[in-house]
Amino acid sequence: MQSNDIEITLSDGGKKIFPRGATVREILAATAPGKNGWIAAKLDGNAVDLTKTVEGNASIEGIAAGSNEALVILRHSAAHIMAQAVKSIFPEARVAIGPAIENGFYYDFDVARPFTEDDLGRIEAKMKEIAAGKLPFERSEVDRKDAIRYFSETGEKYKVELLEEFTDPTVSYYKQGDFTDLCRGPHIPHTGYLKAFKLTHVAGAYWRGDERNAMLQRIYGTAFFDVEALEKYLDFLEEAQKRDHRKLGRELDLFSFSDEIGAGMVIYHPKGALIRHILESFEKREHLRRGYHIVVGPTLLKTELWKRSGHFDNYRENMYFSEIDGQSYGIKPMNCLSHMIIYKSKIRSYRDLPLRFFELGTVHRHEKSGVLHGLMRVRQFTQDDAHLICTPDQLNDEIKGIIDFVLDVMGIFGFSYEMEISTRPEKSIGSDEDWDRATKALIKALEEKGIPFHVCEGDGAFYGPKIDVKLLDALDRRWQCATIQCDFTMPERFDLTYIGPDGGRHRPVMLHRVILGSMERFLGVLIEHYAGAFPVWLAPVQAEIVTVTDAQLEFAQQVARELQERGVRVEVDLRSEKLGYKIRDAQKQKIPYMLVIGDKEVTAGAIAPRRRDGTQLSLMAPQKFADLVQKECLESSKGRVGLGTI
RNA sequence: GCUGGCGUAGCUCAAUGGCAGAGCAGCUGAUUUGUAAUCAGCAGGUUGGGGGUUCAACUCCCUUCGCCAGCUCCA
Repeated sequence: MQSNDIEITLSDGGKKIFPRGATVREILAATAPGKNGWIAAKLDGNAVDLTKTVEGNASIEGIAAGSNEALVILRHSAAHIMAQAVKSIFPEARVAIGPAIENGFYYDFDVARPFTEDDLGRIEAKMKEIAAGKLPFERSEVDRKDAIRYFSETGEKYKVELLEEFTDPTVSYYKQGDFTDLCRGPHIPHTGYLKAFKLTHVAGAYWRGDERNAMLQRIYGTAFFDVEALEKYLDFLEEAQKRDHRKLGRELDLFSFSDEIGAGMVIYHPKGALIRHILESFEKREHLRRGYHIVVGPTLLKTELWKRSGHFDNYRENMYFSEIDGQSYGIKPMNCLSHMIIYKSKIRSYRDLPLRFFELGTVHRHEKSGVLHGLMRVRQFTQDDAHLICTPDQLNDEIKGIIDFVLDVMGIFGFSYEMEISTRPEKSIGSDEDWDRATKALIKALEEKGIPFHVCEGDGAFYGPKIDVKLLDALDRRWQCATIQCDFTMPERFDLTYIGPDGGRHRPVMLHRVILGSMERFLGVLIEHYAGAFPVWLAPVQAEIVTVTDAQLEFAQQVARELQERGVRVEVDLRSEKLGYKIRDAQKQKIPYMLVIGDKEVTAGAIAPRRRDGTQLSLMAPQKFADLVQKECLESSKGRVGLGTI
């Protein structure tokens, strides 16, 4: 029986009858009068164009301009419009793919000459022209074979390559003006919806992300529904640039790099080294109070050992080797080997387990030159690394214990984070059963903790699956810091055993984990997170003493000595500059407190503290100020670090 | 590693084949100042390194080191 009516379920749950073949636009218009802001809709959950005709009973939910889903569609359409502009200016350009991404969109092109900044301006101008033309996005469905023929004739070899891998008999085109693209859609109704956009930069990108393939030219851009949102985003980018840890690292004199020393090697200046020292001693205490043992292993280990662990076969290209007395040695890229050798240094009982070996281990990895990035990607870095060796029964509790540790520490720094599970990669060692057990153990722990996560297939370490914790930095970039890796294979390879209650030898399980990750990367993330204004417990200089005139310098130095005695990290500005000048300087250095001393203070034997946010505290004795700093250190470090405990 | 861009004083940047410069920072002097820049003077360079073209190179070419954006890869 074929009725001419269809029943549409609306987003509010109500049902309404429409003639068969009604368009989504008609349905939405009839149900939500006055709302012209629809740009697409979800038909039974799938995003479709407003021009889609509905042929049967269905549920429909409009996608309104301004929603996140609409933004993705707008940006995807912007990519098409950009491709149209590029094709009109550079007819010989071949188009590859052009999706919406997190903060915008891109499109990849195969062109003889790479795009320049000037080209971006021309393309942008052309896009504005196309937008002004309010060209409709027209969808049509074609036979896949016909599509292959069409794109072959037009020379679009990348589209042909994509089409040849598709299995659907039909595919869809989207056409606006004279530009036709292979696309699933949906799109904005017409190009006029593109009102606020900007092409941001151009860079090379491999076809299909594979470095063996041709290098294409990728143009990145972003788009919003209104100019205000675009400007807000551009301001955000500018603000984020001010927080760049490389810039702040230089301005605050924390660290530097030197071409004379080599790429990817950090030099810590006194203030940067002090922050790192504070972090490291904080970590040592946190580990000791959780039952970890601090251990120290060597930097060079015989290549023979790296062969046994599988690093030589699976990680060699990232390692440095050297020869000593005819013996080949490898510089450690990870700390696990010596920890296992320590485990094996004597017979272990089940009563000894779990054993938790912690090391601030400095490792070297030969990262490709192009990936180096400030403190975030370096070639020598120090991990807050630990290896937990336990019985299979203890595994779940140990993983949960590590997760608690991670959450505790992230809470102190105030980071938000995301968790991921990474599974077996192609290049890996161990049996499928062990991988399965290990992966399940990690998932179970996260589930029991009620922590959401998503799975990254094939992203695990070569010896085991892992939970990765990604911190979000000022640019909304995700940085992998903490990681927890479950490993059944290394204990096997190194024949780690313990004596069970039955008197027999048993195989323990090993967990590799870091909390901050690398001290280098974590410091970089911290700098951007705090925009260089470290909380008092981390600030390398907690207070700068500034005098009104040189006449108070003697008293200033006396105060400095007294505060130093009490563990306050204090400096005196000895320059005979005006007070405002010295305040400005301390402010730019983001020092938490400026202690102003004039004749009034000398007479009172006191100081006038001013916070870096500009608030003025009342006159107080140096001792009282030390108490205040102590209190603030403890508060901001959740009771872990006070004065004098570094 | 790949594609593109870049490398000038401690920092930020000028100088398009013809005398290497400015501001800030530094130093010296004057000033002795009350909450984000006092004034003056001085000094600061093998223009990342090496090679080449040229009468002449910061400038053009080659090479190497390093940096930046992205791709690929990772803490």
